[in-house]
Amino acid sequence: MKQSRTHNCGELRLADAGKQVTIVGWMENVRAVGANFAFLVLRDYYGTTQVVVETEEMMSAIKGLNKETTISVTGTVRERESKNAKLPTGEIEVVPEKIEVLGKCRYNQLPFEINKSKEADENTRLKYRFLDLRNPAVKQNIILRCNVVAEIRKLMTEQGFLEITTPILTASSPEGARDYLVPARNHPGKFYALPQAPQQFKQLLMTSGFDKYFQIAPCFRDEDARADRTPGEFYQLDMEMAFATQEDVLSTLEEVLRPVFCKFGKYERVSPAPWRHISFNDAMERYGSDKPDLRIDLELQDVSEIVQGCGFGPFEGATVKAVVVHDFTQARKWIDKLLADVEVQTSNKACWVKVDENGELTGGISKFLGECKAAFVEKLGLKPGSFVCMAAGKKAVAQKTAGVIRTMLGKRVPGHFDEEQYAICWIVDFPMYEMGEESGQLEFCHNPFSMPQGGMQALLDAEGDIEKLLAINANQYDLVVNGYESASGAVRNHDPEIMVKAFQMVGLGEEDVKAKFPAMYNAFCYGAPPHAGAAPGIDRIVMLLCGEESIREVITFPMNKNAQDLMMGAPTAVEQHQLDTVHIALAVEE
RNA sequence: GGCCCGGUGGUGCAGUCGGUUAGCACGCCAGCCUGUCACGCUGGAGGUCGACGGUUCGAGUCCGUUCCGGGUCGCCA
Repeated sequence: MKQSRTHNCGELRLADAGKQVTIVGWMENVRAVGANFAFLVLRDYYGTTQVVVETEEMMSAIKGLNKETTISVTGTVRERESKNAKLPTGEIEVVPEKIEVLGKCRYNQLPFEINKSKEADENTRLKYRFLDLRNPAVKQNIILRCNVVAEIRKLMTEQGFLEITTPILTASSPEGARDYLVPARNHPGKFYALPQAPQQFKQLLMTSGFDKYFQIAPCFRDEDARADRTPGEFYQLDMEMAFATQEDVLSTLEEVLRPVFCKFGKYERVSPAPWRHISFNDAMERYGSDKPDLRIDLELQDVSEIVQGCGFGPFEGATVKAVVVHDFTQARKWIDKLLADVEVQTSNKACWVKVDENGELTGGISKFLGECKAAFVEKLGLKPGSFVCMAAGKKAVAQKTAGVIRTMLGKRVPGHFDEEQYAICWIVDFPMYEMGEESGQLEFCHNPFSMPQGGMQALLDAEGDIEKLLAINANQYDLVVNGYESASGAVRNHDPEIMVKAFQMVGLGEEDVKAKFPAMYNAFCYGAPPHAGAAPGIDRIVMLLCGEESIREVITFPMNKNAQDLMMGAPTAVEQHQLDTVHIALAVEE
């Protein structure tokens, strides 16, 4: 069979002049110059090539064809009379002898212009994702994602990791996010669940003696979306190592992820490894977040004690966190906007005060700070032109609110945000337990799989003492890149007795452990290796590499915020007989 | 579920204090142009301003309700 093409649209150069070629692709544009003369831009995956139409016969061949029609052009490569240095193929053009239509575009008006699709309404883009992806700028993110995944596979494999796939249809997990359920046809009333993560499977693999496991794993969680969180499904580099310590995992990931950031990142600068460790408590204290953006040079300061008794109601008995910016020149309107935005994002109010040219506190809540002014100024190192923004409340609330203030001030006041880099750190020593907001009871802070620091002895020492229990840290760690949680992991609790004891602290017991994690509990009773692992988020890392602010830009066929696939129409109603087959009766109100 | 922002020809946006024919760019159609490359020039078509209700002599603009989208809080072991 004859070749459908001899070259692609990105490869012809001056050296090819004189060659007889066939190229195929989409008609990106036609620029007519005069009645029987036109330039046709042909685009395929590899690039664009100019076809010059200069005969009546060829003009009639393209007459009436809409843009985005696919065609085949056979002709001769010729040196251009006027070259375009901006294009890789800008020195040549193809003079056609034959133009064949392969797939007509039936519409002369597209939902959006291909090369400007990123500016179009997102609904429209998602509905016509196949057109959106024709835009090289959109396609590029997906290509980058493929290359990143290939590189990760290569680096993991080189370090001796085996890629092992784990079940997609599995059992519902009692903890964590909402599950996606799949009715079991042969077991009326019972359901499979899609895995929220291969967590238990990978730990079982460790007990099976696979020393180093990884997987580019799809994970399914039925939770609401965010800009950096796609609804429904996402991908993780799930990995686990037997007989390993926390440091083993961290250094392994540094050897995989740092090269990836260096090779594929939008920014040249990548934090050198080993990456800085910041304890959870330090992160909350200094940055007001367990995922601080270290590109911002501001830090939180504590003024709780200084402002006690100053007469400003919200400060009484509260933790008060301050963020200071010197040489502040923004107007009152700007400050109001800042406070409003903080409130929108945190549901908490912020307050402020400025230092005028005479060194006096002015504006905001300055009138309340009369008596404690000296200590306030000294503690914060204030000088004329300083601006202080504060958040008050329970410790965690004040910290989190001030953390948002820090980020906003850092990004909005010039000179505090060194954007073009990957600032990477490990957040370590997460607390094992926390007090539940609603329940008022002790709860697991992150997940119950982590080994408490100090093991069994730490639990025994703290038993019955809430303060001591809250002070126990887990061998748990997060990777944070530019303010995004990019991986989460832990040294696992592989000891059934310690597991039961850890559960007892939150009012559960052996039966609960067995009920919730039967396979794991059982497996750990047959000689389990100590093991540790982590799970970097592929989508989020690619998003960072691309410099995108929406995770949907790095997913080939993303759902919208409401977990709908506008292109496929999912989710859809199904036929009654399908429901009958899986023993489902609907209880939906019309 | 709460809160914030938005919805104006196919696309992106402007629209002042409520005022007369809703404006601009791109795209589309027609014509002109033999070296364009974000081609250019001339002309044209294309809008019940998300929906419904209200205030008013008069509503894209003000008010209420609602729908849709994005962001965010809750949620995300």
